[in-house]
Amino acid sequence: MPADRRRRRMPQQDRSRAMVERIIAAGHDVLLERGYEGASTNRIAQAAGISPGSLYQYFPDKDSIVAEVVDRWTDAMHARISRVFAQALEGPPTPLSVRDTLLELLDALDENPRLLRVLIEELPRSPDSRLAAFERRIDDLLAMWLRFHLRGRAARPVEAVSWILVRTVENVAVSYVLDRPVIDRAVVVDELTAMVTAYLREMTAG
Amino acid sequence: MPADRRRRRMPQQDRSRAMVERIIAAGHDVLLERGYEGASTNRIAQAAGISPGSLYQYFPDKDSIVAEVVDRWTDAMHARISRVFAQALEGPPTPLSVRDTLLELLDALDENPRLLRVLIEELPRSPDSRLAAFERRIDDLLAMWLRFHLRGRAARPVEAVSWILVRTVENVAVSYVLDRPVIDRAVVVDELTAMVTAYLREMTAG
Amino acid sequence: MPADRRRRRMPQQDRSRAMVERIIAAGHDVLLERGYEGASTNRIAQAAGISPGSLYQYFPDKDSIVAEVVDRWTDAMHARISRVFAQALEGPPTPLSVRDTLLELLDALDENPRLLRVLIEELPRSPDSRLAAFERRIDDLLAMWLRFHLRGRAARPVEAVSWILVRTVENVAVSYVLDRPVIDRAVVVDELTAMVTAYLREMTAG
Amino acid sequence: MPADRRRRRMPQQDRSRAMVERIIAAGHDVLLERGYEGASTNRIAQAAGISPGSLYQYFPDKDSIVAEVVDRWTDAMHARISRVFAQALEGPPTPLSVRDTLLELLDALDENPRLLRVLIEELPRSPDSRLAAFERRIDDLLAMWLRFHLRGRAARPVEAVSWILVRTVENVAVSYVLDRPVIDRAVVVDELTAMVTAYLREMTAG
DNA sequence: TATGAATGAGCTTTCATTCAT
DNA sequence: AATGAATGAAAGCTCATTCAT
Repeated sequence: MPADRRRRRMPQQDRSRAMVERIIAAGHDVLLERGYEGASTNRIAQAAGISPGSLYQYFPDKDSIVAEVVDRWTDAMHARISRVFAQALEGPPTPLSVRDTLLELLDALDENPRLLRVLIEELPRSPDSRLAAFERRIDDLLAMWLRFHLRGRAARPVEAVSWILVRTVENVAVSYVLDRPVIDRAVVVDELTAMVTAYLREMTAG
Repeated sequence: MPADRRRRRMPQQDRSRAMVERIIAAGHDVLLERGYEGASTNRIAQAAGISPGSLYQYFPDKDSIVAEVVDRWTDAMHARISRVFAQALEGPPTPLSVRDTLLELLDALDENPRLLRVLIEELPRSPDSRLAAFERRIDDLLAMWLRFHLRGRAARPVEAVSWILVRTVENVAVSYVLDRPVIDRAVVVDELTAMVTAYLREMTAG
Repeated sequence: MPADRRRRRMPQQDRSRAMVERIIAAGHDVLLERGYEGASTNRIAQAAGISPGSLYQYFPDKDSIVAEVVDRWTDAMHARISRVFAQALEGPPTPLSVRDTLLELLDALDENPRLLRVLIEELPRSPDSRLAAFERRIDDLLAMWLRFHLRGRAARPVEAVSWILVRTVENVAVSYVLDRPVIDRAVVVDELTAMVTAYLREMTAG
Repeated sequence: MPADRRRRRMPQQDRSRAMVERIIAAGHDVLLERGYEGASTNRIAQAAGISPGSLYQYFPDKDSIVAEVVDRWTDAMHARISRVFAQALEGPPTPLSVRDTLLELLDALDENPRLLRVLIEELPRSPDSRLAAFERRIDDLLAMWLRFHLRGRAARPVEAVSWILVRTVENVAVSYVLDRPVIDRAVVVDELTAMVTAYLREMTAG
């Protein structure tokens, strides 16, 4: 009877939630170990310790699992990035604060390059993908930051500026992690900082 | 006799060449219509009006066909871009010339957005892919341009600057074409121009 | 409830076992009717009344099915042969007991000449094939028999003798069944008996 | 014109003959290097330096090429074996002459074990195959030998005896070359000699 | 709810053979 | 006689998804 109670302890929703998490974790692992091509539903189910049929109780199809894995990653990334933005919000935008932000981003991306590679190189993207949604969230974050610091003095459309800056920094950082060019990490950060700073200066000056 | 000559005109290499072209064209079409996932060798063969077996007389495997389609696209892109660079080489780097270059790039990418989407979003990339090779070709082009214009005055590592600028502009332009943000095209070009110009100015000043 | 129990009786292992048997039987049939070349996995699946995909749930590849068919045959053969050896062990080796053994072997091989033909003529053999393993099992059987009857008096290496005798008798018997020479069956048995007997006599005498 | 004459020197039949030989040689090489599975007509044509289409001018299908390769091998084997028989015909059948014959056979088979393996293990045999025809030729040879030496005294059916002896010795010798058992070569020859000799003695005595 | 056996269309690739030139 | 491009059926095998239990 205590066994029964314990089993019933976790209500339906929680059980379901836990199951979803387990599947996502399994998807993450399989994606990491075998890439997108090798990530078959059967393999994910096996990694999750459930039957392939059960998978479809929680996810409508394979891609929705992958999407959820991407979401977890973007959530973690967003948390890190917004923390940096929060810090940056405290002082004025200086080359140093820009540099810190970039460094943090690079560190974040470099934490799991293998997953990053799968996410960026192997996953079929699409405008309504989770990755695109993530970019938009960062757009908002940066727009907020810009509005906060350039309040009134912004001679330029903040949305467009954010949009451009996000895609700029994102691709430079991702490419650096994945393509490993023969350029020193510090140099990349320096140059990117220089470019962004020059642009921001121009914005307030203009 | 002229008929004979004309018929014999395409004896071997030309016939073979024509076949290769037909297959690439078919690959291009199928890629466009059914995406990478749907681009099966049988489908490409059918689109080319040949048998699946014939395909393998001209290409060793499926990916080599796709790679060739990509190569065609990158070659065309490279031709356009290098033409702009050649023009830009004639005068000093001004906001106007930067702007023209960006405009041309955007136009080039915008010419076949559906193919661009397949190439960027669906194709499995990798550091040794044709797309990556293309980026490196543009790196070289830009590095040359920078060396030409900043000769002596460059306070910064030209290779790193090229690498960053290429990835910056590429992603901004591609994202603009594929994600169609609610930002005016002119604004994107303006801002990108501003950023790049500010950075270049900084380079010579620093 | 008995119905339920009966239905549940074959829960997993038994169902699986039955499926394996069905596939092996289908493999056997297809092998018989279409030969090794015509025994495609799709054909075997169809003969088993299942889908090609199901086949691979029970067998890793085509050859493993064929191997299993061979194993069934060799197991049956081994059972018959070892039964004869057991009988022969009871008395001393006489021309009559040798003759009985040979007759039994010939009968066994002659039971399914079509399958024998496929196994011997069409299957790609190799030193590590099931057929080779079977021969080695008979080697052991005969060596045991020889050691039992010639204990002490064997002037010859028992292993080598077994090895030679097995290959001798095997090929003569198989060739007789498959090539159907215009020689009377009794004559073949007589001569083979004579040869083996003479050799055995020589052994103890030598 | 001398050129013309030279070209015409080799009449049609000879040219054709030479072509056939070239194809057979190519078939032999490909069989050796890639096995029966890998011996595609295209590969044989390429090895012969001709087009696949030309192959079919000289051979009706793939198997006829293979059959011809087998024939060449059996012809060479037959030549060697009949030479030994001719020598043996000079004196009476002694253990020594039997032994010599067996040794020669083993040597002959051991000369090209890789080809032997392909011929024996990979080729689909059949009662009307060239290998079977070869065996019959050896049957005749041995029958002749037996008739010569046992003339009058043969208490046994010579055809049956030949048939059995040929299949016995063939399989023992082939198995020894291909399976490489851990038995000394001399021991195998000794035992086989003993068996055959005992049998032959029995024949004349009986 | 969970299972996992079953599905079957579809994949890439090969190859004996043909036939227009 | 010779070519070699072209064929197209067929192979072994995978995998997202379903469904009877």
